[in-house]
Amino acid sequence: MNGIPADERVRELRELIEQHNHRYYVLDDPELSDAEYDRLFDELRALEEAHPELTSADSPTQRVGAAPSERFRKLRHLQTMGSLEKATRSEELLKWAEDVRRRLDSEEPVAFVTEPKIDGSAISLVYENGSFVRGATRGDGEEGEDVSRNLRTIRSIPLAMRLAPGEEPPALLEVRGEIYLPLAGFGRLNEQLAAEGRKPSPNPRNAAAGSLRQLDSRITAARPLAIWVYGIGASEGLALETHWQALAWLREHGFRTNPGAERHESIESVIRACQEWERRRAELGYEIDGLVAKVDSYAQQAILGALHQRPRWARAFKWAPSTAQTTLREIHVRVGRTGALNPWAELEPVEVGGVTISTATLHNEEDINRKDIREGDTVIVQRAGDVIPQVVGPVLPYPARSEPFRMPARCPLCGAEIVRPEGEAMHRCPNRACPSRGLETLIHWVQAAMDIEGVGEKFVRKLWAAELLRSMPDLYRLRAEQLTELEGYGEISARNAIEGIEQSKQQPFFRVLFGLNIPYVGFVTAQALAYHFGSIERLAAVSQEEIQAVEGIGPVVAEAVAEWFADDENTQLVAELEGLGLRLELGEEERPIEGSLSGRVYVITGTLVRYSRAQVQAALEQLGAKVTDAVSAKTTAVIAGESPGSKLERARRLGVTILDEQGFEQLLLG
DNA sequence: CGGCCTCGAGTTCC
DNA sequence: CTCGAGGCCG
Repeated sequence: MNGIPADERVRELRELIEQHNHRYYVLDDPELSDAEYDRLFDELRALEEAHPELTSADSPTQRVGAAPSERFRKLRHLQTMGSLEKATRSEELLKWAEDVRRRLDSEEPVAFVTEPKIDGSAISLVYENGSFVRGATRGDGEEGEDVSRNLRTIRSIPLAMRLAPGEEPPALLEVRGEIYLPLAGFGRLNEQLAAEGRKPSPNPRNAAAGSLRQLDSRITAARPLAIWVYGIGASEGLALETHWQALAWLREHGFRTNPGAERHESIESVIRACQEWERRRAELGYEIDGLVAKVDSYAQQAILGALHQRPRWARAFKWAPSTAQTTLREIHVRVGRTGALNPWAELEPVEVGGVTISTATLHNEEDINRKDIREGDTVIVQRAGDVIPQVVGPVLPYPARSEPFRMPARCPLCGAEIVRPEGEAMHRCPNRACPSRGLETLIHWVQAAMDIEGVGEKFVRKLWAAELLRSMPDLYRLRAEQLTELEGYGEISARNAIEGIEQSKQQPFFRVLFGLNIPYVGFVTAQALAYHFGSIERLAAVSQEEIQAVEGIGPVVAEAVAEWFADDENTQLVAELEGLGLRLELGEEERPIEGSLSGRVYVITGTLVRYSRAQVQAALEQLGAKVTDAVSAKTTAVIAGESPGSKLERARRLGVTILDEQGFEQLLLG
């Protein structure tokens, strides 16, 4: 090939490929396209095949794995891999810091470094003169299993250290790190296992550990394992003074260190970090179960020493687990206001992330069976996005199991035959007169749409059961005496409810429209329709084409609206509401406001100190601005208060302006 | 047609 | 909050 000697070209290719691996797997900033990379890789493999004498253990071609070996050798660590003392409360960290201070017995400052505590599999890598020679699992801390062949397949582990021109590598270096499986890779792995009819893996940590201990390293190579390197064990020819320096050194020499590492001047700052990271953990794309805090200075670490293999200079701060196991008692089905059937799990109550969970949604039949969840299973429950509980899947191995879940063929409330429209994930009860729909529509009306004070879901359910309530007009014909006859209703609460209902007649037109439960017409679309047509009379009279002319409304929504008004039952409902005095015309105050912030779009996240969320929204809308939920490239700015959510992170990534409370106030002043 | 961006809908707990 | 799907733009 172009006259270059094979050995030289092989060296060149290996360097190029490892350069790319580093940029792709360590820096996450690739330069080469996949096709270019593949070309280089194929060329190298061809050359090595043609010249077997050039093959070497640190060639990137060795990363694809090799045929099964008998078993793993035991390997003694050069320096013991200790375990960490745990802490779960901030007081324990304060006590630890006091202990550190007392033992050091000096006035010199103590700095700390915190790093995310990765939920994976701990390993030790040995480099001699800059080359990876072997690596082992943690084992009992003294001796682990030699999984070198498998480690070579992990692209973010450098086979050779990156050295500056003329730099001498340390003669010996033991690097400590955590092998883990990113959540995306975990999901793919389980899909693949399920497709092959094999048992899914219960969590990413087990999957990572299992993948690492495959006797056939080709299997390991096919799993998207990655590494975060967090420290140095034994070394020769290396002079570092602090852990923070060590992390920088590792990063410069091609190792993948976690970008979440932080240096702190005080224990209070460490405690703040522990709280902050608990909120950020959901955004990471891999599992962490806490933070590791270390005394930064090696000199101080040496004075502190260890107790029973546990260094006195480090602590593992662990959060309350955000997943837990419990028994799934029964799968129930609820019918929503649109007729959609929603399966939900009745669980043996269990504490997850500080709250007790007893129910969780199961979405739809497909989802349940993809996860292979069945009644009676022990399941893993997780609070996703910090709030809503999810059933992740069954715990293995299975006991004797019940049958896979089937959606009922008939509606549990009205007995109508259940349908599943083509291409949709949801099953539906097609009966428009199904009691569930009437009930759920009423709940939607009093809660979401009209926001009636003193009247909520419980009220509606009770009156429904007493047969005092079947439709929205019924609500406006209720008398206080009817309520006080019911158990649990005093004069005052009855009067409050009646008054709230009466007052809700003044709610603006678009809220009434929203409350009618027209398919695809939610809060925003109801406003658009109200502004555009001005009255229900006009809206009911216009053609589908005219509805479709409204911005943001396409053929699907327009058809649904036109169809709704073509139904006599619905127009009768509208007429009744009108007769009862509800507002079915656009009021002056409903018109969109033109102001200094017209055309601008804001997103609010976290809590401001001096204003509620509603106040912020109202103030912005007064000036003509729009307030939405999701951050996108079109967002003018994000207003971030304390403990902001994932929206802030997204705003940073998209380069959207971020305003704090002061910035928001300035905005109002113009 | 693909890729955003929005909206609708369902949901949990205290 | 998240998922799914409609609407719109390039």
